[in-house]
Amino acid sequence: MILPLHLTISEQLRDRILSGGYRSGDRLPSEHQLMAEFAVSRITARRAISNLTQQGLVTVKRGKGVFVATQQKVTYSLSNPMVFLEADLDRQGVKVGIQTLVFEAVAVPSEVAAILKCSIVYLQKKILLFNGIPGCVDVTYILPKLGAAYESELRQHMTFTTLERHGIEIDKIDATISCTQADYETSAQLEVTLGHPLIVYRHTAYNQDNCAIVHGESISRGDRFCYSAQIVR
Amino acid sequence: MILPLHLTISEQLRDRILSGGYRSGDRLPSEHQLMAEFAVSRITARRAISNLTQQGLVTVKRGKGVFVATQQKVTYSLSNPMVFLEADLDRQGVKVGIQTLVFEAVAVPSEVAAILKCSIVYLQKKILLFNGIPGCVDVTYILPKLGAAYESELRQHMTFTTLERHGIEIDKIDATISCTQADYETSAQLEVTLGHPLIVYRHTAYNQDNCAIVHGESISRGDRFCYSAQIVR
DNA sequence: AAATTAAACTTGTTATAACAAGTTGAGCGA
DNA sequence: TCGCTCAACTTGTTATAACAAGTTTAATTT
Repeated sequence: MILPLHLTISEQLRDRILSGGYRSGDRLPSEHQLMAEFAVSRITARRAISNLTQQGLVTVKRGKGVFVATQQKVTYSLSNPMVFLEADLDRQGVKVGIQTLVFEAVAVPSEVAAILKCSIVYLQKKILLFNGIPGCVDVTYILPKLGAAYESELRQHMTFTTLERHGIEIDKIDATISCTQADYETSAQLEVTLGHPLIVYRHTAYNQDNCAIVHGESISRGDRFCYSAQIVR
Repeated sequence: MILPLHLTISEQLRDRILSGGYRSGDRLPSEHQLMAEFAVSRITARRAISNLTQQGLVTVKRGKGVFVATQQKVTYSLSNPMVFLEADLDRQGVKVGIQTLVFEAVAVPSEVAAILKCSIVYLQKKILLFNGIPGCVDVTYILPKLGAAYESELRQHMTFTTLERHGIEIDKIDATISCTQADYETSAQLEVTLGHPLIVYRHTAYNQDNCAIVHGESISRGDRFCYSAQIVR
């Protein structure tokens, strides 16, 4: 089985990373050094680096070099109050900041109409900062009564933290978790490369009357976050 | 804000795809046609295509062309019997096939030792085929007593289907869901490109005595599968 | 000594070129 | 008609080349 040059090189570099030859945060050889070491053209050396980037093993910084990526994920726990809270992340040593991009009443989009039985809803788009670094883009639709009542608080805190604080109890959440790849807009917001893996948490929250009150989608950096759940019979 | 050529081209093609100009399964212009249409070199045209590939919008087939990817994901439901079963997928029109690569007793690996209180465990590696197409790589560690007793059945059916059929009830599952990118080996097994997004379901199952009996990791194609759960207070 | 400048790095973009290899269909021959 | 071959497509790999644009360091100037 013969492999293309770029793959044999990237596999070799991969071995060095996984075996500990290059450690987390270390700089890899520069393109020129790789060209010399493996006697290949720059295009091939760059392709090898690109292969590693795509596997999430390294990150590239223009003008500086190629560095071994550090893994270690922050966990969103779904079981606690059914959604993650600031306090939950604080325990993992993470301070959450919220940067609200949009908060406005809008006509309910067609995808959401079947879920939230309303013609007008509040739409909030926000970026979550974790220790100051953007890690999640969140789009939430919320019933107009709630959105209007708690706007100032919703702008600065997590949706469910705010609702719980005002005695609005969530009884059930329908959730799906999937993954996707960053498009240009999202890649700019999360400061990642195009195609960066993202983990998507799409949820609908219901109150005690089984009435949907919140529907949203949280898109987080896949290299930094994961979801945990405890499922009991 | 000026963008590199390859990005302006890929964004333009992206618009055509999302707006329905090119529909699911359609062939995009060939590299030569893109070179002519946008008056760029082949390397730039290829980079534009690569941008779309990384966003999961198109798939490339050598010798044939570039085609708009079809989305539509199969859902693993976590709430039913806490793990997905063949019957569950059958309802979605998917026939599951199992191709066992490894089934053997091994010394318990260090990562698993803290979970399964055993020195020897059965290790099963399998590829799950969905309507004949590989979609998931699964690595499962199972208590030796269970592995030995049900080997022939475990080789051909889902782990939990087999256990349930023999009256072994799962009381609790600790699960985490994360995403990652295909390395070379996985990309070959799942027939995807290097770096393809993957969704990882890592779980530990406990019986009525709160004793861990199964620990495993399912790595599925992120473009084809998602997980759903219903979380109730 | 401090500030500025320039040189020497780094990665990013883009062009031209050639050959390899998978796919398809037209045309030829049996 | 059937089957084969070959030409004309397609994408994949690799080299050479040039310039752009961040980053760092050393030299120069103030």
